[in-house]
Amino acid sequence: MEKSIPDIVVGRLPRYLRALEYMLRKGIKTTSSQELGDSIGISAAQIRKDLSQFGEFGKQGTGYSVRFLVDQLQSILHVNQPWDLVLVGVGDLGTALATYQGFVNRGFRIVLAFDNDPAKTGKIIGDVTILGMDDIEVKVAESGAKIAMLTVPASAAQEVAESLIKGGIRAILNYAPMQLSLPADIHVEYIDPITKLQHMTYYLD
Amino acid sequence: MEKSIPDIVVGRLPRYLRALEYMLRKGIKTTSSQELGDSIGISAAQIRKDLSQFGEFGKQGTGYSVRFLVDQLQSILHVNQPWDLVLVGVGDLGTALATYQGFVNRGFRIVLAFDNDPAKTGKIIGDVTILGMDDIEVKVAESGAKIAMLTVPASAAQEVAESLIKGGIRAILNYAPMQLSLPADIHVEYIDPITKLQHMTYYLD
DNA sequence: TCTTTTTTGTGGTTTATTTCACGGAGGATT
DNA sequence: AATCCTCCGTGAAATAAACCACAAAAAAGA
Repeated sequence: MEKSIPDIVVGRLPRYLRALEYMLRKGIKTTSSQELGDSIGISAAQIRKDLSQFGEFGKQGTGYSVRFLVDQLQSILHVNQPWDLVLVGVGDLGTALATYQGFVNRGFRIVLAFDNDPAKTGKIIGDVTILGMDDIEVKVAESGAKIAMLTVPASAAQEVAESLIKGGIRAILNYAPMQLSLPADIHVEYIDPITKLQHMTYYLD
Repeated sequence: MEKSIPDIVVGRLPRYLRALEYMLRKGIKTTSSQELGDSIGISAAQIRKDLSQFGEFGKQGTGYSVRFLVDQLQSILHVNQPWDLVLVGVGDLGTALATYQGFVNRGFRIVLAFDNDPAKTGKIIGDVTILGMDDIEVKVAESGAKIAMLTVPASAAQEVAESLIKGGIRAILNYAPMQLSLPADIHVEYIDPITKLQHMTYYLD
């Protein structure tokens, strides 16, 4: 029986990957846990311990091959394949996300966009046509997408999330400022700038 | 000597506050650690322990007065006063943030917006006129703002952040997909959807 | 009034996470 | 080829976080 990896460790891997991809673009061939740690503010021991959960990727005396470690982390995180995204809610924020090039550059492609405003349906945003919310479950199921981004008002988020799950969505990136109550096997991450700002104001006078 | 509160505890307070403000709008007068915890997926014991770091806010047998606890948490987080924000980078995302009503409703007001694109300067976005990046330090210092939101390309983020700090900014909400290297007394929070998506794809096939 | 129920705040315990520190492998230097 | 230096992987130790369980307070009910 393999031991499961702590979620907090998994959460650091994308940060390692981001820093390593930056090094790759810079042409840096090799790095050490010390150097990588310095660049992202994490201790070298922590990085070595985290990576050792998945295998032995480094070489004593030399460090890590940047390209090799990028490949390994992409594989571990399952981002060595493209992922389809569903976007629900095409307000200002949804529009910004739909046109953001950062997703497609990193292997995430929006394949469906929904909004319940009839004035918006039919319009094209980014690469997709905005659809109405009718039969959203069926449309999502047909697309085969497993990940959704939710940029609807808080009042609608729970209901929409439940529809998405019926359509086969298994992970939700929730921009609505509210906690979703969903089955344990659905993975939810939250992005709420107010929460982050309030965290910081604690430390300000 | 007073013991300092763990940052992880501080980070949960805005979540408690958000749930409690929701209860307040619903007209709920009283709640318990159990009920609050159920609504946001945190154990009752954890909530009681966290709150006890700051005082005794509840009553045995009854629970917590929602209004009182909201007031207390707002005071602890210093959000019982309005905060001025500086926005740097008025692309799609910056525009979405500038027009988002959620900030002002929660006591955060954008008072300055900057962009280095001459085509944008002079235009009005939300309640403010977009300024060029010249003399950004001076303009920020004159505004007195202590918090900035950074929605510039990753390649510009470090340099801009340093300018902001020279202008008196002490907390930065960074939307650029890169780690900032700044003095320890500057508080930085990160919002990067790619990182969150990659965290979730680990758990997907 | 007396008993039962609810629910807090907290000391103590358990579990999780981070850090330490060292053996040893590999490369560089002389 | 001998020595020095770097830096990984990891068991052990230290620290941090979460959870448990209970006395006591308050309200509700009998």
